[in-house]
Amino acid sequence: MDSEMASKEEVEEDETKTRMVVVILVGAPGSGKSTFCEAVMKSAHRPWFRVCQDTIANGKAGTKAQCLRSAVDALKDGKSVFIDRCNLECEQRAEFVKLRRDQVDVHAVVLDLPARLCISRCVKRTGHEGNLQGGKAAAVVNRMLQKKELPKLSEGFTRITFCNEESDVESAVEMYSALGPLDALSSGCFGQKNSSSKVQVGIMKFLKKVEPSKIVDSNLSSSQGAVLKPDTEDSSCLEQKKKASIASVCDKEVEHRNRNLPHNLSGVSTVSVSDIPTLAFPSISTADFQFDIEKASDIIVEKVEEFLSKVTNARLVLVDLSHRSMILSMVKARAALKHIDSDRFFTFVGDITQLYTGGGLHCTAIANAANWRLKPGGGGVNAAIFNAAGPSLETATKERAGSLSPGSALVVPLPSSSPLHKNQGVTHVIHVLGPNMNPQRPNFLNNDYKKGCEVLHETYSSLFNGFLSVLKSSVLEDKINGQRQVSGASESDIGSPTDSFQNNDQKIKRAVTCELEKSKKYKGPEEGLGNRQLKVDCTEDMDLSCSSEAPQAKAPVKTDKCNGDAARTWSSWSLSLYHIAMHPGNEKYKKEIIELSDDAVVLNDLYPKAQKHLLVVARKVGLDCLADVREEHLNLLKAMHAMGEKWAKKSISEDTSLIFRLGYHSDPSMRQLHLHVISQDFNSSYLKNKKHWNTFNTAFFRDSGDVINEISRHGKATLSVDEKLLSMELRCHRCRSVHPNLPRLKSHISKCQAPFPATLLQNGHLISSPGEANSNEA
DNA sequence: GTTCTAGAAC
DNA sequence: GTTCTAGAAC
Repeated sequence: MDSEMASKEEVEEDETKTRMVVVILVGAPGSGKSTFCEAVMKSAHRPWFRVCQDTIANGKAGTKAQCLRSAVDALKDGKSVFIDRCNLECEQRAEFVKLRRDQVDVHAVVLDLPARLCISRCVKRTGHEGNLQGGKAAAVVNRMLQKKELPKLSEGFTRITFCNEESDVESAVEMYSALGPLDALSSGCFGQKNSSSKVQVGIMKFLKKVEPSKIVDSNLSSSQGAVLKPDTEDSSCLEQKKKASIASVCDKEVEHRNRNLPHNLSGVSTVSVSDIPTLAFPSISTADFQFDIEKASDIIVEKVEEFLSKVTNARLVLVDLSHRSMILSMVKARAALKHIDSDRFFTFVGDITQLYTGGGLHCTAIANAANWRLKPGGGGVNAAIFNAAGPSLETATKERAGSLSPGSALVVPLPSSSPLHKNQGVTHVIHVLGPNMNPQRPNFLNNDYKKGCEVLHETYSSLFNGFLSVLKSSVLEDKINGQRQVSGASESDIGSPTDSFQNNDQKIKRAVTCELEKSKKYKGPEEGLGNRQLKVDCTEDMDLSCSSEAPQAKAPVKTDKCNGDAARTWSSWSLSLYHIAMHPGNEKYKKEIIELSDDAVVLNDLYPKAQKHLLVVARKVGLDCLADVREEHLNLLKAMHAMGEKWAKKSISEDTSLIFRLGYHSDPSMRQLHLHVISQDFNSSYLKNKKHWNTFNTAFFRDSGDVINEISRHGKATLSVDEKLLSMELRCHRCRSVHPNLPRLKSHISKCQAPFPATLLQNGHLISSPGEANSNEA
C-alpha cells in the first residue's frame, strides 16, 4: 500500500502530469498479446508504445536488454508501454517490473487462454512476427505453458488483470483503451480464478467444477481459516499452475466501476477498495421462490430508483452468479432505460460472499435471501452466506430474531471475527424474505401476483431501509462518541482513498450524514442497529408495482384454456395417448395397456423418466389437458388418483425403496388428460434434459391431491404454464441444491438421501413404503 | 413427446 | 477433442 500513498503525494505535487503505465503482457504464443496491444493502441486515449521482442531488431527478434532500453526511452517520451513478449516466468518479467518508479505503474495483463486456442492460432498463422506458425507451434506452446508462473502482486505489480476467456480480453482492451492520460486503474488482482483448496465450502456449491458428491453434504463445515485474503499474494505458483478449474467469480464490469469512482478520476492511483457504502443484493424470490423475472426486474429497478433518490452517496449492486443471468440482463436494460446512474447502481456477476477477493468490489452490506427460520443451509445464497460468514452470523442472527415474515428484513451486524467481515469487508448482513411462488416452499402464494408484487415491493423497501439504517446508525454512533468531524464532511470528502477495511465505518459515516435529512420516508424505530425487523408500509407505491410492465417485454405465456380461448392445436406426434384412450381395444394398443376401466387406461410411459413411470390416461372425450378440468370431472380425477395410487403401491410392494408422486403437467405435450405416476429416483436414461427435469420438479407439476382440492374448491386447477419454469436452474428435488447441468444433477440425485421438502411430505404428495424414512405418513 | 445436430461450453 | 444444451423437424 506504500506505493499508493507515495503516488498520491506525487500527483498532488503535479496534478497535470501524465501517470504512465507499463503493461507487461503475459501469455503463450497465440494468446493474443500483439492483437491486444494493437487493439488498445487503435482507440487509445493516451500515447502508447509497444515493445515487441520479436521485431525489435529492425524487424527481427532481439534481446531482453534491447526491449528494456526501448521501454525506458518510451517512458521518457511520456508514453505508456506494452511489453509484448511471453513473460510467462517470474524471472523473465522481473527486470520489466523494476521499471516501476515515480509516475510509472507496472501492470500485468495475463492472457491465460486455453492452450488449444493458442496452438490453433499459431498453426493458422502465416508470417507472424514470432515465426511460430505450423506444426512446431503445439510443442513450443505446450513446453512454454509448462513453465508458466502466473504473476503475483508481490513481484511488484500494482495491478494484475487475468483474462481467461476472450470476453475477458475484450473487456481489458476496452478498459485500457479508455484510459485517459490522467486516469489510473485500481490496484490489485482482477479476474483471477481461485484454486479449489482455498475456496470456502459454501461457495463451492456454486462453482461449476465441484464434485457432485460434495454438493450433497448439507452439513458443510465453515472453513473460515481457508478464506482467501484480499490480495492473492499468498497463492503459490504451483497452485496456479494446476490451472484453477473453477468458474471465475469476477466480473469485468467492476474494473470499470472502480475506475469511475470519483477519487479515481483525479488521476490518483488508488487501492481497489471503494469508499462508497455499498449494498450488494441478490435478486429476491426469482430463484427458488420462482417469482416471475420480468415482474421482479421492474420492481428492483423501481425500488432502486426510489432509494437512490433519497440517498446520494451509497451504491447498490445486484449480484448473480452467471454471466447468462436473465435477471441481471433484464434489470440492466430497465435501469438503462430509466437512466439510472450506473456508478450508483450496477449489476455484478460473481459470488456474493467473495465480492472483494473475487472482483475487487467492496460492499459494506450484503443482503441474504433468507429462509423464514433464519437458519443456515438449504442451498443457494442463504447457505453460501452462512457458510462464508461462519457460525458468528448464526449466533448474531439468533440474538435478534427467530423468524422472518415475507416482505421483512433483519439487519445483523457481522462480528469483526467473521471471515466475511475480515476478508471481504462486509460489516452487515441483511436477511430478507421475499414472496414465494414455489408450491414446494412455505408461504406459497399460488400464482397470486397481485399479492406477490406487493410483497416483493415490501421486501426491497425493507432491505433498502435496512441498509439506510446501517448507514444511519454509524452516524448516530458517531454523535454518541462525539466525533464532530463527521458532521462537517462534504461530498468531496467521501471518496478519499482508504487502505484497509478498518476505515470503512468512518467512510460510511461521512457519506451518509448529509443524506439522513432527505430520507423522510423512513420512520423506523431508533433502537440499536440490528435489533430491528423492518417491514415497511409501502402501499403508496403499490399501484405501480405490477402495472409497470412494459407491454412489449411481457413474457409469452401460453393461452390458458380455462378462459375458453380457441382450442389448442395438437401435432400428430402428440396424439398417441389420445388414440389409446379412445381405442383401448385396438390391437395396436392392447399390449401397452396394463389396466382398463370406464374412466381411464393405465400404461407404462413409453419414455419413463424414472425407474417406474406410469400414466393414467382419462378416457373422457374432450378432456385434453388439466386446463379443461372442471368440477364435473372431480369424480374422474379421484378415480384416476386411486388407480395411480394402486399401481404405485403395487410397485412399492415389489421394491420398498420406491417413492411415488402423482401429478399432472400444467401444459402437457401430449393430448388427453394424463396423470403421471412417477417414482422419485428419476433414474432413467430417458431423462435427458432440463425440461424433462423441470416438468416434474417445479410448479409446472401439479400434485394430484392439490388438483383435486382446487377443483372442488374453485372449480378449476391452478396452472403454472410459464415457459421459464422449464428452463429454470436444476435443483435437487430433495435437498434443493443447484447443479450446473443434467449429468451432474443425475449424479447427485443418485446419491442424495436428504429428506424430501416438507411441502411434499406434509401434504401427502408422496407415496412410499410405511417403513421408509421418507414416508409421508411418518 | 423424441431425434438430430450445430455450436457453445468445457 | 468431448460434453452439453437448445432449437428445428417430426
